[in-house]
Amino acid sequence: MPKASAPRKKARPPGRASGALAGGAGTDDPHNGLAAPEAAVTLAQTVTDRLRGALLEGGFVPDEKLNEESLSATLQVSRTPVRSALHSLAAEGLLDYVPNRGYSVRRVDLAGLTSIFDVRGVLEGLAARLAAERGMDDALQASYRQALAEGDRVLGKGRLLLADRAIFSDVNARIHATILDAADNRMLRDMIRLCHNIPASSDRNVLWDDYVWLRRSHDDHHRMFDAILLRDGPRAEQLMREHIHTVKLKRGTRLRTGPAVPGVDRGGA
Amino acid sequence: MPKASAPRKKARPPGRASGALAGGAGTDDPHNGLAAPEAAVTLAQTVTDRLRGALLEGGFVPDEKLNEESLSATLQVSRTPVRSALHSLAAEGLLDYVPNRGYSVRRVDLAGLTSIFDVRGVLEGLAARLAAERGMDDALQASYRQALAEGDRVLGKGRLLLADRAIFSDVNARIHATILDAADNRMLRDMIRLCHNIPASSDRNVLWDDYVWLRRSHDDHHRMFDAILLRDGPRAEQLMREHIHTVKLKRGTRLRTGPAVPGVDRGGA
DNA sequence: ACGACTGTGTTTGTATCCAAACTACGGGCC
DNA sequence: GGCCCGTAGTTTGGATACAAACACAGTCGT
Repeated sequence: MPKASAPRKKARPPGRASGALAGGAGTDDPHNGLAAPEAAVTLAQTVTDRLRGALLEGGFVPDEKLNEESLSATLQVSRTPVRSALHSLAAEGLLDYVPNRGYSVRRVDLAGLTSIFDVRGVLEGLAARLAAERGMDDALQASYRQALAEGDRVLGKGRLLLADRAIFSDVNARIHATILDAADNRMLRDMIRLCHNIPASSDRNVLWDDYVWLRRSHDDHHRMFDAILLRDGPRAEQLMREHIHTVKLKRGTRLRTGPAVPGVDRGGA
Repeated sequence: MPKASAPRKKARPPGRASGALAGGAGTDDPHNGLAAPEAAVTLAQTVTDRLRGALLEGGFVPDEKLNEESLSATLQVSRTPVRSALHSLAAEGLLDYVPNRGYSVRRVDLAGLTSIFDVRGVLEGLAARLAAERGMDDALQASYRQALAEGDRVLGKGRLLLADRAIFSDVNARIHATILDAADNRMLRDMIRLCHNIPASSDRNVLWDDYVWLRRSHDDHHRMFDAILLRDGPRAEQLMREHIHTVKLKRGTRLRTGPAVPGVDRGGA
């Protein structure tokens, strides 16, 4: 039943889509809450965000092939924005693409995950070094200090309460984002963002079960702050590398214990 | 004049397109010549490659806005593959995109270029370290050795002949590609590829004018080989970092002396 | 029985059409 | 004279139509 034509900004039909995509995007704002709340202006962007969310939540099986038509039916849009979204997600590395055969969910095995952490290590290490070399202005310092204090407060209770997970997760993300801001390097920012978009990987799924390790991790944050203020680039870099390295190791040991409470945690290392 | 419909694989009309896009893609094969010669199976890929080539050759002015319709007219295709190509190139970082305003050529100033070299430094450093940790199999060792020998031969003449530039360029590219292969890390490979796709940046435009520096650079290649064979990861990483660092510095000093003979040289650091 | 071929159905790629957003420009108003 | 607003033209975003590539099954041949 071909409808005559279609308006561009149709109000989203109330009938929620089925299956994996139901859980909406929510805020995907990278870090500071300053950005305008206007989400995506384009349907293609909206679809991209929703699909990415679904992929990151594990709503698709690895190696599953994504059918453009069924996706467009599910999302109530035409194939055009779906196609654009698939294209974007393939560029981000979440999907694989074979020319006349379409897109499929990229499988990430343990080796691949380790590879990603290796890359993340050097990239975030560079961010820390650049931050130290460039220095942080007052606003960034204040942001960092506040995050540190909040982390101290939450961890000071002797154990991490379940209700505090979201807070600590945010603290974590804010610290790393602040360092990245201080580094002031666009390509670095883009690449780290790519690393964070790998499903089972990083900056989501904090490892909550090891309180001692969390303390150590937050202590790393303190030391990095010191190093940056003292303009000690190499030390900042080394601290960050080691910081990420331990995440890599711990993640290797517990391959698949199940991500705790998906959709709540955010900001992992 | 709306033509009734259009076939998918139209033979490219002999009338060559105008302006910047005329100079065709040629081989854009990243490294080893082993990949099948079949170029792009899809029109969108073809357009992407041609546009990328044009951008890398400097066929467009920075900040220039790209009009989809005129591009499709120039390339004799519809807007659809052009849009796909622009999308891809924006994802690669060569273009900027603003939602309802289209694509424009990303400007890369000196600061941006320096940023890219910083990223390249840590990424290729990681590649060298991983190569050392994993070791190289016989085939990779042979490839590396051959490239080293060829570089020695070309540089042994006491100066770099103009006719040897292409050879040395290829030697350079092969060495870096071999290390990257040995590192065996997909995300790392993708990211380094992104770095290499920045116009004025890297792996093209070797700095030919300083013979002494070229010798030193090739000597770095030798030492990296040693370090990798000896499984000395940190040394390999440090050598590569310094290796790239000097490129960054030299490129900073000669902001814009004009790239020597565009289209000939390839493989820069 | 096994393999190559062919015909059919499905899925992707490209072209085209229409609607919305942006841009530019000119007239009215303060 | 300058600013605001409405209107026409241009450009982008999305939907649809159609053609080619793929996938599969059934048939025929050796």
